[in-house]
Amino acid sequence: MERIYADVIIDLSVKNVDRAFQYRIPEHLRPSVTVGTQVTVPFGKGDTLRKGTVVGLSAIPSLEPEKLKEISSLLPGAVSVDSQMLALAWWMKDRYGSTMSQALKTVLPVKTKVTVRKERTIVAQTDREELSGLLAEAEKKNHKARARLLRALLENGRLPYRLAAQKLGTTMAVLRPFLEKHVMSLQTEDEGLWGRKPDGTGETELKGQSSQETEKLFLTGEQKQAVQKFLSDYEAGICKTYLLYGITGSGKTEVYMELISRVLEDGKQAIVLIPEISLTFQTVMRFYRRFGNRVGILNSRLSAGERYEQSMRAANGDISIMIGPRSALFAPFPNLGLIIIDEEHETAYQSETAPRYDAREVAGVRASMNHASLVLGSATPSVESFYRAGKGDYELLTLTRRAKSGSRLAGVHVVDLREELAEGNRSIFSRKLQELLRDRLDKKEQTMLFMNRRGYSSFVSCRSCGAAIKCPHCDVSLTFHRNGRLKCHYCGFERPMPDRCPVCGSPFLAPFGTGTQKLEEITKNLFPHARVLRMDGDTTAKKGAHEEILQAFYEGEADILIGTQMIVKGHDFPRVTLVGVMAADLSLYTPDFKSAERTFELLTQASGRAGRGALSGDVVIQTYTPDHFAVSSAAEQDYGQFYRQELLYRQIMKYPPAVGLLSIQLSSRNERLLGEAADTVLKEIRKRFFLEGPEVIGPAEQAPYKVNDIYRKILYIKHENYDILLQIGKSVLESELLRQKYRNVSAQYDLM
DNA sequence: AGCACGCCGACT
DNA sequence: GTCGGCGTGCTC
Repeated sequence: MERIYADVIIDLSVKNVDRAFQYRIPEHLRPSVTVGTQVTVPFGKGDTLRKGTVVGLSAIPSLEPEKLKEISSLLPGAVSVDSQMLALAWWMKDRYGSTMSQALKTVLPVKTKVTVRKERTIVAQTDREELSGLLAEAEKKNHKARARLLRALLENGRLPYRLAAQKLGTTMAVLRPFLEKHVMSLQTEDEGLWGRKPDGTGETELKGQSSQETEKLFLTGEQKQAVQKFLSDYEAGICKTYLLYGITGSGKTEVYMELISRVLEDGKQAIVLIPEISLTFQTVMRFYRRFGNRVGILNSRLSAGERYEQSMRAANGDISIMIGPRSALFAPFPNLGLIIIDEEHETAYQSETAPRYDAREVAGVRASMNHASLVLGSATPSVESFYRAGKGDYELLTLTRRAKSGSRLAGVHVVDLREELAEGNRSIFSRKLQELLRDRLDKKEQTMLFMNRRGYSSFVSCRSCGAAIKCPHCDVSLTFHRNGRLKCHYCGFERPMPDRCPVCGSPFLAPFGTGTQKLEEITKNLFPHARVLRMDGDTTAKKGAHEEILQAFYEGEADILIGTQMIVKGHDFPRVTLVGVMAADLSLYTPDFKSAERTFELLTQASGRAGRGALSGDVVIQTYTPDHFAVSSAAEQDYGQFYRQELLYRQIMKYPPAVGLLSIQLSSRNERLLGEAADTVLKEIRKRFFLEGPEVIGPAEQAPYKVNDIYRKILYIKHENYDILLQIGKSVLESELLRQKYRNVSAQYDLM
């Protein structure tokens, strides 16, 4: 029997249409419609044409054939997802409680309207003098193509990509490796080898003297061992998950590349996930140097069209390695052999939008579907991953020594701020930090100061009644900024500083606490001759500002860089020899069970920033709780010690990974309805899952309770059995009450 | 998401 | 009497 009916998921993210609709396949489309095909179909009363995805084919109609409409066309330029990707989407829908349409959107390469491509332009990064120097050199060495390109650049300052190819009498395919080789002096504007404008830092990094030699040809003993372990499994046809635990500088990337090259030999492909913030030019360049144009890059700067193009290159075999953030996981490789997740502990691997998936988990599923291996790498593995390695779910590979001989770990100084105060120092700079900072200024070396908070002061409060000035839309205090305005860091609301307390009318309002802006001011006062740069969410709001600041700092245009999280992640500054963590405790007492883990990661990472180059470094950690194990084990750079204590804590407190934790978040504009719904959900769970005996906590107001005028409540459910928790989560989303009476209350769940 | 059907209030 | 408010229900 001919399968002339298709089950189609309509491209609408609404609960009520989150199911397949059956359509007849017109004769002329029958050869081309398969499972995974994207089509347009008439839908609803007005037969509006909508996009949809075919998720099944059958020979028999599910209802009277007259009622079935016909597929109207194939989506122009659409790709067919193979059935594995489709299965992955079903799995995601099920696991994360999203609609199928949402799941398909994350899995499918989205074809957007054909955008007019921006002209690719090669721009000379160096000045004319250097450029003519390079030209002379090229001519002397008789590098004809290079000389012509340089001459053209010298004439125009910039050169359209296509024109460059023309001038050189070559094609893009030929030009690409050329540019890679000489990219040290060239930059492409808007769109380059890796997408758009490369990261400023990376660019200069490549100008550095030693960049070419740092490429290691030989592996250290440890690296070899790790590779060997993988290979012996691989050759035996065993595919599993590996946790590559390697300290900073131990050369995880070399290991990744070895594994990739083995998989590539078999005609398979590899995906490398990197957190967006550390997706820098130099990382990408290392892969380019090793694998040439078999590498494809995805990043947030790519337009939808460019992203689509990258996906197509993966699908049709132009590339065999895809590097990118979370979303690169869905590169449509036909024969995937390996997935690597670098910095696996990063929270960036959790999606914030539905389906709120965890890339590590989805990677595991995709890998097993493809009989591929998965490698998770980190210097500070997440507690869950290390726990799994301990249980034997993952194979642990360890790198304990730095690959580059000569580079040393930084000296770590923990300063007890209580003692500082007791001894009369009321400054936010401890004496140790001041002393070392002065020393670095004298030596013309650089310093990074890390402050876990934006703004000038954290909030403004009334000295008479003590009330803090809050955001009218969110349940948080407004943050005082140097321009005299108050800003909400949740919704962006802004207002001028009021003259009087809105609660009691007192004119005595005072900023309280310290943020990055205030730190900048204090630093400038304390070290008037130092050149200070600041980088946080405020200074980098506009596009490209991020790179500019890092670039400026890299080039030595400042002595001190002040910033939030973003300065300690993924960037190497060889001339930074001092890192100051102003208040290590700020991340320690956030009310969630991962605060110690985050603090440890942050401190370890910050410590890793000092002394990356030839110079030795120091780290000063200022804290009110020097004895907290997250602080002390970070200071001692002892992951094992941290892990043991943290796991003990989680076991005692019954937190993941010791037990499963389900959180159900309910939100609504209507506070009363939200309260009722939350109580009802609680009762329902108690009743329906009485026998399983889950531990239910809440409902409680989520902090902050109100964001963008939407109130939020949360319930926590603990149980040893993961599947039961998943059942509970799903039963809540599917419950009649939430669909009917509480239809204005939305719900989502998260299972750890 | 859209669109229709439907049952109440103030208008050409 | 009718026009239109948006609550409710359905879409192969």
